[in-house]
Amino acid sequence: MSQIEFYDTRSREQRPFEPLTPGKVGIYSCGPTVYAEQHVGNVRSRLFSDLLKRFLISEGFDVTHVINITDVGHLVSDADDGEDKMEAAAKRAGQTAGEIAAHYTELWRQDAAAVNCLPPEHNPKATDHIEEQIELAKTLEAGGYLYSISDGLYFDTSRFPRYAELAGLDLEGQSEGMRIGITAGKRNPSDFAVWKFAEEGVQRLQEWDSPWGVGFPGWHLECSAMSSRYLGERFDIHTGGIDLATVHHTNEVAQSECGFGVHPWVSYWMHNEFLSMGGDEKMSKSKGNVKTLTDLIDRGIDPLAFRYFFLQAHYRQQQAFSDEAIASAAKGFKRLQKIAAELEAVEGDGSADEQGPYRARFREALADDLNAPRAMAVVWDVARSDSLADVDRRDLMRAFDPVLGLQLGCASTAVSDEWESDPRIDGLLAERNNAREAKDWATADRVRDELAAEGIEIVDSPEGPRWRRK
RNA sequence: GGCGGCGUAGCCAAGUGGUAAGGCACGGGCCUGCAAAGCCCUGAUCCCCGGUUCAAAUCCGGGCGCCGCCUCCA
Repeated sequence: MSQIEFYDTRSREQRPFEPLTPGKVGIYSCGPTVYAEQHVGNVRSRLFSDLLKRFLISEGFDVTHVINITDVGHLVSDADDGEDKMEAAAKRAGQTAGEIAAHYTELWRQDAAAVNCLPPEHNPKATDHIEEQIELAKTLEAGGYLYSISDGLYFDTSRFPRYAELAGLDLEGQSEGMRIGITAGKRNPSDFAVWKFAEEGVQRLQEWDSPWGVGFPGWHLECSAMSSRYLGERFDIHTGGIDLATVHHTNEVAQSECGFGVHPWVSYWMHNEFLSMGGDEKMSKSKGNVKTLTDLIDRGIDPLAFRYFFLQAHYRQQQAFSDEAIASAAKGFKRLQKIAAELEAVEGDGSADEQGPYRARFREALADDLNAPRAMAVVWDVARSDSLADVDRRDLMRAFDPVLGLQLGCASTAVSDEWESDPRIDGLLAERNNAREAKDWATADRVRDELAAEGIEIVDSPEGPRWRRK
């Protein structure tokens, strides 16, 4: 049995996975900033952390998964100088930041549920952990890592020698280049706000008292504070989108390692690559491109088909998203589901010897840095095998599904809901059938064409004709 | 300017030294009154050039193209 290996961004290599505590794994995943609806790219990140969790559970680990909800402090733009995303969204909608956060948090949870993600053990909100964040800032201040300028309390990144380590940054090269617009008073371009002061005379929707006056926490602080609260001052795996590595995660490391006095703070950094929209096809509603999971659902695509789509590519590879790609995934998923559902009807006991090689190949693919596409190839081998007994195929599908999360073999999602009935259409169908029996092909085909024009597909079968909407 | 990644059949994609997984589409076949649905079969020498090697999609060098990050971003 080969060992589990994961690619770690910090060490830039794939390494055997060894948890800090045998049998247990702590995972912290950077969650959504709840100021807007999440798009399919966000869903990919969510699916990635879920696949990781499901695989580790299948390996027998006791997994604690934490996903944070960012509901304050995430600025719109400009290093540490822009508007708070939550404040901006609230203003636009004429609601409180809390209402905005609650609304989009709920949508995010619905998306996750729709693609069958296991709920996290903890789902903390930044605004519920202001105390912990202030405590951490106090510790950092006592350690001499912070300095205060007009608009906030900043972390002096020159005090942390390993600052550039996680993302392999070349700080000098960066500052010589494109980087412009340094906040006045910052000692180093890479310094970041730990606590922001409320502007004089400006009433924010979200602000709190602190030893440094009224204000709000910097974006990065919440992840350091909340991860330690739920997973301890060191933990096993931290996940997020690849874009977060350079700034957000780099700053988290600085705060945590300096504040907690640990190294390495996180054993494995795992980052998922982006979904690409292909060439000049920017993702935007005005162009009619699909953008959110809801858009997909509105087009009649099963949200689980998006999960299937996700599983077709490796998480560290950019994946091209297009109408054609998601449509082909939906078709493949439907076929697979149908095969699995039919296998559920098989009775009897399988053979461990027969199943062994397939289970091993499946597991090894995932143990190799979560190579889902390779695992899916094994699934299809089983689905289309004519050398395996049906009982064994059934058992294998049942064994694979808890890791894949595709709800294979779940009849209700597969075929049982497929056929519809409606008095008018059923009547037309009967009319066509009568014409067929009379060999009046012209009439029969006319009825079929009429229904097709309504988007209705007739499927003839030994039990008689049935229909469904395309 | 710096950092990172990618370029494999029409599309989505595995594969990092021994001679190209899987899915979708197309085409062909079975079925059908004809179709549809379903089932079966079928396709690539891996962006270009040069090098290393008995052997390279896989290693090295040089190009070309594309993408991400460095400012919020999954």
